[in-house]
Amino acid sequence: MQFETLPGFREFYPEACARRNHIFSQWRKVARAFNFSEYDAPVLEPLELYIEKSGEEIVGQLFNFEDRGGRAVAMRPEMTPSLARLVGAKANGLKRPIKWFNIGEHYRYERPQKGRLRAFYQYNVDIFGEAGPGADAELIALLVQALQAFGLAVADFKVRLSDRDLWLLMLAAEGLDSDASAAVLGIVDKLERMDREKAVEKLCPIVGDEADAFLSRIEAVIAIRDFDTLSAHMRSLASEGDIADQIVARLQEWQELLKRLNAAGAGEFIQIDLGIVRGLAYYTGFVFEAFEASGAGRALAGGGRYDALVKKLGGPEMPAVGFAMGDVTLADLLDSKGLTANYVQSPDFIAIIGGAEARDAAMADSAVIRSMGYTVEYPLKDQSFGKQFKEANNKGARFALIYGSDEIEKGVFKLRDFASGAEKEFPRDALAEVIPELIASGLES
RNA sequence: GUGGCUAUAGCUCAGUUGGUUAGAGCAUCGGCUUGUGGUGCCGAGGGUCGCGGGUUCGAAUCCCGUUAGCCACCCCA
Repeated sequence: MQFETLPGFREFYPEACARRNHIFSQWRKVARAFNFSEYDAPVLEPLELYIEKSGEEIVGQLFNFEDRGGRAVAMRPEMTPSLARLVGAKANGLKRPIKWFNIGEHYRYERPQKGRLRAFYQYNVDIFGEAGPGADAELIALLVQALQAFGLAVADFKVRLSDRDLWLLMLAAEGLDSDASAAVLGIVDKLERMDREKAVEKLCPIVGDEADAFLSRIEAVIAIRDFDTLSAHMRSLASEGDIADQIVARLQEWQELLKRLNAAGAGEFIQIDLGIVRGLAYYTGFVFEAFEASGAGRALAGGGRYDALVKKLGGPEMPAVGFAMGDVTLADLLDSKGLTANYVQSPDFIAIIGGAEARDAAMADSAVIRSMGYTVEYPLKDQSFGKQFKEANNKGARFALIYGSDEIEKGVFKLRDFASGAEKEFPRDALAEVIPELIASGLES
């Protein structure tokens, strides 16, 4: 019986695994650089947790089943609900702002395609307990740095920045109530992939005959790429009254956000783009998505404010902002940019063994070197010198430790530096002193 | 869930109008006397031609179905 991997699931042979771990280590390094703490949560959760957050429709996209205790459970499709529960449960005892991150596998029952599998890793980074734009700025700066850590630069990616608050104010100024506004945002989210005629058709029941002109105004807003234009546009919508005041206040938060992003060195990656609103309705303020610079492909990462979610899932009132980045799209991008390093792992030393007595010496010395934290390997069966050297080269070893009958007799080992070709004998007694020097500076020819 | 393309060795691919025992390169393993390097030379293993059915004297090749992969749509937390 031959078994195959389930559709959308991956196996990680050593090279792929090394590459995956490289991605993880960069993610972890950047999160730690911003002093975020790593947490983890169960892979299997009550189905209800996801229904509560996303609605009944979500079930069709989950790996869910009934466990032996009759509980309806699901493999986690995302981290946010679990995280909201963790934070909610301890909210009163946690020092704020709460800055946490996680790297974990997630599962979605969807048709696999480019940049999307059924099991994938996500980097989740969140800040809780800080309502001001400082938290948004910190998070976006972290996102930018996380992508830069892989060698991606301004020419490679951008972060499209938008704001649901500003949209709601704009739509309120148009005279729409909150339901109508939500419906319009749902359409804005799909505008990029929708025919103009179809969009007008969809807007008709909401804004009436005026739909075409209304859409034109929306398109004008989406085309805005700089803050001054955005600011002027927003101010022109309402000159006085409640909405005007809110617009002014919100624009100040925008200024603060942009100022901080510039100060953090992330400014050049930011592209104002109100076309981003992010589908599901729980986002409440600034929202953003990272894309390949040309805008092609799926989003590399996405996030934003979700000030109401912790409470919705049973916790206290808790402002929150976070983003998630997937490993699949990221790895695809790194491949296409030629930034996928060769992650083959090579040993520092390979022992070349000339006989039974030599093997004992080589193994004893290897034990010492290994305890110092360096990598040593030797052939597990006796082989000719020629073959052993060839092998050492294939494996990319930096040094050969040569143990032949001559060396054993003299109580030495011969060291060969493959880069320089230089060879030198060292007394075996001096092994522990010699090794760190060799690692540091090699052997001169 | 819908549609398009694809499927031959571990990988990349040949394989004639349907015709004998399905090939190559790379990779793997072994050898080229147990003292020196990614080359070189010799050799070996490895295939139910995705799977199932059909047409035919005969199918990797033609037809139908199915599964998987890729791509697009739907969706994208």
